[in-house]
Amino acid sequence: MLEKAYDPKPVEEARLASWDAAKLSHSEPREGGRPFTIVIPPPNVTGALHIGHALNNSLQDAFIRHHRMLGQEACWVPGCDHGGIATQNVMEKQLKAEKVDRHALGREAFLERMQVWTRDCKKTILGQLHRLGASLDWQREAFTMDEPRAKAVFHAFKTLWERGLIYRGERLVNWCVRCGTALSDIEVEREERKGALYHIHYPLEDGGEGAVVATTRPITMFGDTAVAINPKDSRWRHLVGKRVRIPFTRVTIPIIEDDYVDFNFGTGCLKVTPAHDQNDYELGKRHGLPSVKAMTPDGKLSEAAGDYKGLSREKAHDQIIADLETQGYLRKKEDHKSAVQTCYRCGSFIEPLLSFQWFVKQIELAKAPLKSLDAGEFEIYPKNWEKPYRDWLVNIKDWCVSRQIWWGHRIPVWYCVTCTNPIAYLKSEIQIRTGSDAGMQTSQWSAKEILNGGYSFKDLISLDPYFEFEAGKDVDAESVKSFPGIRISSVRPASCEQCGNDHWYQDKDVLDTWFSSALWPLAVFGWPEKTKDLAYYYPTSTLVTGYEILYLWVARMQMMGHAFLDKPAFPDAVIHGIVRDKSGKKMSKSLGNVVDPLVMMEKYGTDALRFALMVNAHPGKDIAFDEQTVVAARNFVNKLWNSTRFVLMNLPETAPAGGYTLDTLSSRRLETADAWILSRYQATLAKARASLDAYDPAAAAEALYVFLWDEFCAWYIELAKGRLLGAEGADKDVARIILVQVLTGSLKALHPLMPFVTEEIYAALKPYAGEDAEFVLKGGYHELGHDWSDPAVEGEMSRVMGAVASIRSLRSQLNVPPGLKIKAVAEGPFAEAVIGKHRAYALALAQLESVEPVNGGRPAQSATAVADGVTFFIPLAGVIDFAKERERLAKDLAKAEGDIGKCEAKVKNLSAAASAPAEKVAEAKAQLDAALARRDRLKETIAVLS
RNA sequence: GCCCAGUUGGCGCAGUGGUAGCGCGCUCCCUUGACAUGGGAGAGGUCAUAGGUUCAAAUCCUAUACUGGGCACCA
Repeated sequence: MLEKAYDPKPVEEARLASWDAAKLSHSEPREGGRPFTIVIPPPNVTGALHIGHALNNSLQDAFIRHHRMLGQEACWVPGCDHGGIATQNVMEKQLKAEKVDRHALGREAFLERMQVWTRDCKKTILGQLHRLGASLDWQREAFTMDEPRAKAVFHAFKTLWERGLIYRGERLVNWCVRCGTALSDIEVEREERKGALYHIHYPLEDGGEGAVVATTRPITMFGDTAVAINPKDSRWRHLVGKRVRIPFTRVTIPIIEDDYVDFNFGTGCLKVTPAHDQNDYELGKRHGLPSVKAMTPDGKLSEAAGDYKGLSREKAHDQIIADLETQGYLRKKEDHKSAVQTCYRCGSFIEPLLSFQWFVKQIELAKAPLKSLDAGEFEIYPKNWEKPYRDWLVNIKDWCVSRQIWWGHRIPVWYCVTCTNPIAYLKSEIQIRTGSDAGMQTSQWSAKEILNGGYSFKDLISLDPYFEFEAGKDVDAESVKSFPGIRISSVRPASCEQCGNDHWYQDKDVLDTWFSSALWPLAVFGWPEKTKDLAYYYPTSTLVTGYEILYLWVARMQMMGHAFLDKPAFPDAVIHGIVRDKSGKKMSKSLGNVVDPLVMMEKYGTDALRFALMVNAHPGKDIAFDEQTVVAARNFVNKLWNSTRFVLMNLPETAPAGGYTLDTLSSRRLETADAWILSRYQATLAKARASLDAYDPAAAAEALYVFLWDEFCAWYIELAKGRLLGAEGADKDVARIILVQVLTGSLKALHPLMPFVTEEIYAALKPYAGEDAEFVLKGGYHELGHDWSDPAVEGEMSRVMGAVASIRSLRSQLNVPPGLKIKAVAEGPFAEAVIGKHRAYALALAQLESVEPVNGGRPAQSATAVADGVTFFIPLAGVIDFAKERERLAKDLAKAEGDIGKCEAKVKNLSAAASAPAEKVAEAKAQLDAALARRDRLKETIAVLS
């Protein structure tokens, strides 16, 4: 016999063990039919899983199990992502705590530590997924930086390079000063900040009144190479052609004209800093302005800033403002709000920084995904994400894929140091501003001079990582033909064909972590090898992820999928929301509102957590997570458990041969409740199935919850009790068959959402259900094989239920003790239906001693319950307070009047409309008649009482 | 600035043209032999606002307000 309360822990352990032993979640290519395939969004190896992962993976598991139940070969590939910057940051924090300097440790040792960390972290994450019940194909575990995936990354890089889609060039990129690396445009977050707009005077070179520029960032002034005005702006026309001096320096810069300048903003004078602002960069290019870096990659002011050199951004800002003020350069300061950019990994302010980076050309790659979207070969659920997705692809910019960190796939580019003439790679002239306020000067050094000055190419590389290979033009497959000495190779190339030496130097940068993630759906199946798995499982079926990585990941997978296999990586993407705290705030460690899924699983069981998430996982919507929901789900699990206990208690110790099956039922005599629950059951299964097909687990969860709790437990079980307590016989067996089959079938439908308890219960029920599947997943959903849908019986039953509810309500309001059986009499058009055919139901559920038809008028001193088509009188001589009873009935009457009003309006509307369907009119009239009848009953009753 | 979602009882959410629902919370009653992680009965909402379409609007359309998000930004 089952325990009184469900205890999840031992059940979960045992079930996991048996699933593992049976390799239940393993998939192999098989003949016939397309498989259902999902690749997991690989969690970063940055630590443990959070509640968002629990949601993401519960969803995927639900879909995977659903398709297994449907008999499809289903494959869900597990794995982790090395997580680039995010993971390196975790390690850097650890090192900081140990007071170890990363650079002192060195790249090799650092990477070794990362490997150890990764191994442990993967174990933790996969262990947690396992505990969640995720039916991942454990034999297919992949990692974005393991051997096969490295091959895929190299192959992808090489192929794109050969197609001319990869290049290296000097561009203004988003630079995270803290992480010390470039970021792609979509790795940058924006937030509105209150700040100030400073009006700064740039005097003419002769000291006269010059231009007043408006800027939010005075610290970039040392990188200014012009001041621009709008050609139509008469206020500043007189300055055109003249030169102004940057405050604190002797550097003079020209006044130029450009339509881009908005004369309504600030002073109408724009300081132009090509090295630190995207628009200025464009403007600088148009006017052939030089780019001067006012800041170094570590976020300090550069040589160009004279005495401010070496100050941090914040300190320099304060200092410069103070100095501008005391020296009279600051003309005005006004409040101004502007958007600042922050790093999505560490939150530091992003600097636009001019540097050499690797890029993937995107316009070509975006064409195929756009086409497949338009053709409906790729759909996003919910659909409203398709527009942003399309817009992003249409307006796509080249993807900066180089990162100046250590953790990642090293860029597979090698430079022959000796053979290649470094001069060819260097800009013919390198401009460096040196000196101080006293004597700022610009030096032009030719590359030849640098090398002649004793620096070797190799030295230059090691001197300054941002100084290397300053080629005069972009490097790509085409241009490199004139730069012999560059090789695309995953390993150190053999000696150079040209010079015979093997002085190779590998590019120091690593690839954006999303580069390897983009290849995930291909790489997990062995691409670029033409494997059997790839042929069978690719393209995958569905991708399930959050909207925050729609561009970062989903779009890129589609681009890569098309680029290499000419197909979308998946035809469906399910975009879910994020899990917030119960008041709707984003969870964050600093707010202290994070929910640990393991704690929830520990407290309430895994099924409860999963169900709580699923029942709220409305497509695309964020979830406000409240622990109370998990409690409710736990209670539901317990309800299932106990309903099973009840059913088992009422079954013989050993199941009859073949079990209690529905086969013979259609020819047997069914009670109303039997036919009703079968009809409801069929509808519920259909709803659950359709909902999961449509990626709407919340609808499936809701349907099953309501059916099992409110209809099956609260009504059907109660109504079946009479027969179950009675003598053995056909009637009893009918009840048993229905109890067993409906419960078993509902549990199967529920299995994708709560795998553990359903598996456990299934094991106990299956001999009675006449089944022998080893696991729920092996047996598939309950196929009814007969149409049990019966709207008439559902109507009949709802009338009985309404009648019962009216008596219960009356009892409660008259404070009749719940256990006290009372007598009732009834009248009305449906009295016979309720107290004749369904007398037993009324007696059992309304705790009546007897219910008889009215003989010779209403009983005196009785309370009245008016339901649709039947009125009950409950004689309560001496007990009733007539005043109270009248009050109670008056309330019912008011409600009835209200209903009549609404019904009358509806009937009137419908009758007036030529277009109204006849059945609707009839339905409305019936509703009105019922309401009218109820009102009349109530009025009569009140009259009698008065 | 543009675009997209959302605005329904105390809280969290369903509900896409025909008399407003669920979970939690709240009130009252009940330890009746599946389950107090339970049962029964209640209170509580003119569905953000203003127009419009329709016989009929929470539901469709248009504006407005607020909230959240995406994109793009004038320094």
